[in-house]
Amino acid sequence: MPCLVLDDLDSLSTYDWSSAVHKYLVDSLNRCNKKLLFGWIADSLSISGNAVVLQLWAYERLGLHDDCSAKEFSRVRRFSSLNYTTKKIDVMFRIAKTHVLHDYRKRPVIQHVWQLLDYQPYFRYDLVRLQALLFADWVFIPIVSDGHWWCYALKVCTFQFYVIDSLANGIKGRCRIDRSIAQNIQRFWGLLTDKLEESKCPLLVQKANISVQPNTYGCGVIMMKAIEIWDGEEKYDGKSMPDYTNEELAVFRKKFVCDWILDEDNVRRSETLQHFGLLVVTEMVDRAHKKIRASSSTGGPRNRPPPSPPVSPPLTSNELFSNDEQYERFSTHFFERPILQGKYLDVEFFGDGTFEFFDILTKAGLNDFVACRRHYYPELVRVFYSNMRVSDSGVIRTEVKKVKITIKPSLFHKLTSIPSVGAPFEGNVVDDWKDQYNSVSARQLICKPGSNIQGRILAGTMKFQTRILHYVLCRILVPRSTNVAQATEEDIMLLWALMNSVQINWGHVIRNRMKRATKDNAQLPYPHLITTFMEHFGVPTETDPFTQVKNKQRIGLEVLSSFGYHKTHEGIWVPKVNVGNIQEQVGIEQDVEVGNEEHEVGEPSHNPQPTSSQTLTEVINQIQQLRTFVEHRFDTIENRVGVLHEEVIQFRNQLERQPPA
DNA sequence: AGGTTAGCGCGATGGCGTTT
DNA sequence: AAACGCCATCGCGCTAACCT
Repeated sequence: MPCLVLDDLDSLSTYDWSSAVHKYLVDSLNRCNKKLLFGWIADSLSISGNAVVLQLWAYERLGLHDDCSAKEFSRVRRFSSLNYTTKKIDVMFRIAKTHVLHDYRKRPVIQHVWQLLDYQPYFRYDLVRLQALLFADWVFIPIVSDGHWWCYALKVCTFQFYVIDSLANGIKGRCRIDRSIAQNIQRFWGLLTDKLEESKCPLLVQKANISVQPNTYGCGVIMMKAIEIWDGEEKYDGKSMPDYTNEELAVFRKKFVCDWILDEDNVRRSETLQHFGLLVVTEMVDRAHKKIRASSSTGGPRNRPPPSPPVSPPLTSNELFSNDEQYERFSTHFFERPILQGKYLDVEFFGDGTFEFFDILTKAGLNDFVACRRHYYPELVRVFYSNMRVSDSGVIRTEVKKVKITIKPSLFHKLTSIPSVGAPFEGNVVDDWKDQYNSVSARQLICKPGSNIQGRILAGTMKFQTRILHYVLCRILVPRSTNVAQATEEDIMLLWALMNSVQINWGHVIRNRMKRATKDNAQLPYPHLITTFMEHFGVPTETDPFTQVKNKQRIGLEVLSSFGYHKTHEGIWVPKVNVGNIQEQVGIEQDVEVGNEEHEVGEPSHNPQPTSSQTLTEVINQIQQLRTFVEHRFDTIENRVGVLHEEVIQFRNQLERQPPA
């Protein structure tokens, strides 16, 4: 696969994959054919490309079956999730007239064009703001390549661009890097000043007039020193930097290391000082230290030069909070508080009408909420919760960046589309349900027949559809960070209510969950909802770091697969048959019940380990026995599937013969 | 009763050596 | 150089024992 295709990830879905797969496979077959014709093949040959497509094509086009409805070719059955028909494959092969892999070097390069927002994550909002760059005298850009450090300097007022390299011409190919950096800086500045069109003329890279480093390893220190003192003026014997000796550079190096260790933002400062016996830790020191950290950032490497003179006062306390009390509460209780990243339901996958649980969610009016996928602003989520109060009547009051936020239940409903009528459930049986609800019948409703419903209900004992519903419940609707594979009493009640169409005030449930999260050390749920709220109230977020929605947040096929289920080619979800168990069942005639949901996967198998006394012959004999056995079992399974299939067809025919009631 | 944690299994991923 | 296969590693989910 030519990598250029991957340059534009957003457009991957529009790429002509069918042609690509087809072309690749045909090329591979042609290569093999050539080898066969010329007699280059000694004993075996291998093809590359999509073997499944080849098999499907061969199966259908080479007449390996007699009739379209009886697709029982054993290998094809293994790929039961594929939806295939003769017609589709024909079309796929016919429309692939042109291919796109022919000469990818001739295709135009599609690259993501960076916008101002894309640069945002590289600037720590509490250290430097994008707009602040415009008012700087100099902007320094350090760079390392092939183990060599140098930097670039931009004089903001005159827009002059310099390269400061202690190795005269630098590493091999530096000119190319110079051009590339200049081009990028020019575009970035164009975006920053909103004059992208005017920034088209190339930015000239001037070489700073500095001496060559006196050794082979001083580049980093000289670069750091340049960032500290360099201003372009050639005031040191006609050069813009002094000539440093090895001894001077060694002193600088020590000074830098000391500054970094002693920096107030160094999270390991106390640890390091203690290690060298230089610190007596007191609670006050710790606390003062924590507060300073709180005002600054949430970890990660710092990308500014070491401070000397002393650091400027922290910025965030003034911007995020309107008074000391808010700041105090935040720094004591919410600083670095973990955020509970929710999941979202893949509606395309589940919304095909074959999932009962999805219909239940739809009926409850929750499918918009469970499908919601949004970014969030970690620091602002913490501030939101830090200042949040929820009144008895369900009004959320908080303040972020001095913007007051009041969310009444009606507005909550309007912004989130979460149903807000029904019982105000808070973890206990609601009075209205008392006559209908009892724990035993609710547990029976949730669990597979015959399973133990006493005590804890584990995920594995739940019915398939209920289990997905529970997964959605404790990861999206009422998310928690641990124990997600066990149903609590609260879960059982909510599942019961959902499955019996009992109306629940989900707005109330979610507000209650948010309220509970304000207690110490609890993870903060629903971060994406906070984004919606802040948007509505116009909280400025342009300069705040935010998260991207990740693939692993999606609830889709992988989740069902992790449950140990797979889809038959009839479209039914069944537990996977555990091949590892077969070994344990030697000598026991036990039927494999494919398609029976109540069939439980057995205990993990214990593979027989050959002892040192066993001879090689014994081991080989055992392997042969095992092979014969596995082959036999596979045959049995194939036969049984065949019989079952016959029965299903007979049953279907019978049903069709009977007139509808 | 419910939260926490260790251990296990499974599947995805990527590195690396071999083959073509 | 591309393709392939093996294998170590990692993350996630499930279970059961332990803890509060």
